[in-house]
Amino acid sequence: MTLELDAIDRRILAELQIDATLSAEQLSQRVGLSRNACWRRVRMLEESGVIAGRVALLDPEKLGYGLSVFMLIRTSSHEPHWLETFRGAVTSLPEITGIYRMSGDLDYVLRARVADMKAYDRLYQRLIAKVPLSDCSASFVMEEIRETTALPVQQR
Amino acid sequence: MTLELDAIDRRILAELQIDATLSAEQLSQRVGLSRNACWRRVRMLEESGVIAGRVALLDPEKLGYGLSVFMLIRTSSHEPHWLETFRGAVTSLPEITGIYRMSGDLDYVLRARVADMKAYDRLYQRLIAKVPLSDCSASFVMEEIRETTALPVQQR
DNA sequence: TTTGAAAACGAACAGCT
DNA sequence: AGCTGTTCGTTTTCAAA
Repeated sequence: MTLELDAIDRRILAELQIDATLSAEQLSQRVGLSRNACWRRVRMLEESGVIAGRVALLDPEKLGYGLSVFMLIRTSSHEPHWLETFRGAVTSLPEITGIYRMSGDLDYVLRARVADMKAYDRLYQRLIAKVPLSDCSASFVMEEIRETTALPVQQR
Repeated sequence: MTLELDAIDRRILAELQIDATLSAEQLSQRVGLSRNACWRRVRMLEESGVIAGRVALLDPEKLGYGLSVFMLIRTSSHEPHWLETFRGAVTSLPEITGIYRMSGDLDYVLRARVADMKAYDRLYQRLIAKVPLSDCSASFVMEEIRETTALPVQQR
């Protein structure tokens, strides 16, 4: 299942990753194609699943989620029961926007968004009430230098 | 500048965070409002910047970015020159989709997307060629249990 | 001032050349 | 692939509450 995407497809993807509201007309001008040809390519990219969806991105500051946290978790217990409980606990908390099972000596990485330190502490308390964590270290994001959903589709 | 968003605004945001292609008609049915009233709210949310934009999300697997990596960086040198070089280096690499300056003993966290281990190594080599890293540990994502751009706007 | 209906406009989609 | 027509969504206007 190797997809063959040419330079124009990649150009289209690059544009839509930045602004998905572009009309077929606008898009066609940017990539140098007729409106219809362009529209058909977009449709193909959607149907093949390369474009997984279109979402609205919200401003975290304006909604009271100005503090971003990474939680690095090491677990002593690797029994199935603990794992299940852990999964149930983390997935039940919507402030946790990223949940990753890792290789190496780290077991899980969590990414959470909260209002402030106090809100973080509440989240942490709710989490450890649901599942015991033997080793969890939190790091707070001081500055988001980059945060993008865009993949490098146009790579030179 | 405190924004007052009522339950319907939040319902709208919740829907658009999942699917930004919903028409005003569809949206209005889901949130229980007339088409126009709904449309006016969306417009207000856009103008106030609560809705920061609409983007297409692509399938990383289908584009050859199946491996996700977190790089945890500690730096010995905190001189302005090193910092500047570091920023230039990381921001020049588009595979690095997240760049965060942290509090605590971690200095930076990077999130990158690559094809495989070999591609990771190439990225790493390119990075350290641009800026010396005294302490950088990489952790690879084995499983993305959750990865969402959606903020919990509807909280209970 | 806010809400709903409806007209006008523009974009999306399908069929045909 | 391009052209064209029909359908559908968006945006504006207007009238009523």
